[in-house]
Amino acid sequence: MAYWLFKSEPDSYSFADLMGEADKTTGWSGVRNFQARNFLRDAIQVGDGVLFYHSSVTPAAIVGIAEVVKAGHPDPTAFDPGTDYHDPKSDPAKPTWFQVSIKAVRPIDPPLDLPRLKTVPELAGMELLRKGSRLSVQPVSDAEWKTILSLAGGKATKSRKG
DNA sequence: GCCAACGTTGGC
DNA sequence: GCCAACGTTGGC
Repeated sequence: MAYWLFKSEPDSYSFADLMGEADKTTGWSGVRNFQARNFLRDAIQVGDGVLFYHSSVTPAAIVGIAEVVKAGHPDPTAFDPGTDYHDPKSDPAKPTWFQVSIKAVRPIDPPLDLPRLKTVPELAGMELLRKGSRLSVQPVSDAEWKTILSLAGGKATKSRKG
C-alpha cells in the first residue's frame, strides 16, 4: 500500500468531474512525462491512496481523496489522433504511455490549500512543496499521507460513521 | 502576465 | 555525451 499525489488543472479535469462520473472512476490519461509515466506503469497498485490536487488555480489545493482501482495499462489517448495527447511514436504493440484508473473516495472540504500546507512542519519535505517541483504524479510518504488526512479531518479511509 | 525551474530536443 | 535552445509547468 502506497500513496500518491496526482495533479490536474481543474479547467481540464476537476475532482468534481471525477465525482460526477457514473462510477466515480476515470483513467488517468494524458501524462506525458517519463518519470510520472514510470510511476503509473511500474509502481502504482490497486488499493493505493491518491491525493487529488488542483494546480494552476488560486489557491492551488488538495481537494479530494481517491483510490487506485486499476494498475498501469496503456493510455488509450496516445493512440487517438483525435486528442491532444496523441503520440504517433507510441506503438500499440509496445506502448510508451500508461495510465491507472482511480475512483473518488471523498472530497476534502474545505480544500487544503498550498499556503496552508506550507505552514505544516510535518510536510516540509513533501515533493509538492519543493521549489520548482513539476512532477504531476508523485509519491507521498506514509507520514505525509497521515498528516494530510488528519488536516482534512478524516479518519484514515474506512472508519467514518455514516 | 511574469518568470523560475524543469524536461526534451537536436546540433555537434 | 554535452549543452544551448526551446517549450512547458505552475505559483504568484
